[in-house]
Amino acid sequence: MVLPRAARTQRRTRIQEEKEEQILEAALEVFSAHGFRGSTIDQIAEVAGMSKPNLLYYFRTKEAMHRALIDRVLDTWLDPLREFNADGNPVAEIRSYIRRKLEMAREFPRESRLFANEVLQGAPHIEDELKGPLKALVDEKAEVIRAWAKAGKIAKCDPYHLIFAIWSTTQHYADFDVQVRAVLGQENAGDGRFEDAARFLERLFVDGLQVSEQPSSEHDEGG
Amino acid sequence: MVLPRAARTQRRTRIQEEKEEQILEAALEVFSAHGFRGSTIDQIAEVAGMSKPNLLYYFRTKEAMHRALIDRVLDTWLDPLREFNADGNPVAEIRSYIRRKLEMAREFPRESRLFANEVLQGAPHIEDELKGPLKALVDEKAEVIRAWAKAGKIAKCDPYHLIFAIWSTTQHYADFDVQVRAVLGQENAGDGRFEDAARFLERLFVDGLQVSEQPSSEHDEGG
DNA sequence: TGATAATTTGACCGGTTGGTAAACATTACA
DNA sequence: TGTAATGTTTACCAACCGGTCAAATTATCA
Repeated sequence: MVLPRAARTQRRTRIQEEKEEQILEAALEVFSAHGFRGSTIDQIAEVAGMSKPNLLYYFRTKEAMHRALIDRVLDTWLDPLREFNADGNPVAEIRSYIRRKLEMAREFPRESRLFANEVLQGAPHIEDELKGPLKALVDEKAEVIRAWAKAGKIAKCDPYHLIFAIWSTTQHYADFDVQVRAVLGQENAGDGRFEDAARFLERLFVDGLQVSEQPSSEHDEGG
Repeated sequence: MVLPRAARTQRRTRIQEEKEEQILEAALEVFSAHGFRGSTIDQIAEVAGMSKPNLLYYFRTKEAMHRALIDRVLDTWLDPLREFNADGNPVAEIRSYIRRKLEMAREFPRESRLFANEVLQGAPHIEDELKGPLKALVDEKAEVIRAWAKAGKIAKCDPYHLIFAIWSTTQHYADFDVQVRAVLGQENAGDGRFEDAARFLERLFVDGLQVSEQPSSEHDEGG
């Protein structure tokens, strides 16, 4: 008897785990490159090395595949922000957050593009995740940053927009990779641009956030 | 006799201009929301308020529509960078570049998303534009920034990554709008987030770029 | 006004897409 | 080893998609 995947509540077969793994890997490859609507089940099936009905045996619809992929990847994707430590040195924490985010952009560009595609097109499938777990985590970390600023450990700034700025600048190197390469003209080169970016961004954010020691900057704010 | 659009080399009818205008407006709406592959001619036709064959009378293929739209929008999109003035005050120029880019993100989010969708998916239709006019313009302005740094007018920094950082932080508010709204929890609010972003970004970039007057920052670079 | 060119539309076509049905093959396990 | 559950495939379908065609409608201008 054919027992479709949704009915399985007990432990999963070895084959199930392997195949679902294969499928999600292929789905990541395809969805991240073409977006949800631009991807076809056949493409994913080909990348996964199996037939289309076989895919649909494990995930009953295209949407189910996408949903499973999002759920699986979201946690990993938010890890760098979770590591943000309220008890650490503020500048060091921000610096290493930037470094981790940049590292993820280099090592997991597909994951970055998966979310970028989704959000860019109005987040039709992950609205709940954005308003729920994501917002909650950002709220928590924004409070940490605000406390640091209040204690005079870093310059006063809007913590949400600081997080947005770190997200956008780092993910840019994954999401807009072809543009970066086209402009830098180093399409065949290695990962040098990531090191340059790390140097630039760490300096940009840190110099921008450290409490200024020159008194002139105090009354300079209105400009 | 049916004279398809490509054969018209002479002046265009009033109707032609109006309809092509309508179509490109609708195409911008649809392409920016779903990407090229995710958009259908029928969708565009419906938004434009005309029948599908009528659209195809003015643009013979879906690709032709997309191409025309890109060509039309790219110039406008690069205007802020073109205004970047080598003879102006460096910090003021960067500051107003940020302001202009942020203004465009607010007023023309669809144009931003059109390019974002395209680049995100590997820029299959605008590769030439990236490597040609875009790279040329960025090279030119990067040279200006490099000269400013060399003359000691701003801090030394990689001009390309500076431009990337300004692009990414400002366009983030157009491309990732739903995420920004979800995190800020002000989905029904006005444009306040753009003003907050402007304040934050101007401060971030300017404080990060101004030549430091305190000698301590000189030997601090290795950290 | 009338003829000619420009514009618009409904019907249609071949290929693709998400998904199904059922036969067939393989695994797990008593 | 036998058999029931699990896994895989071939053939197929209805809806959709990009694009064509020919007929009908409207604008242009001598």
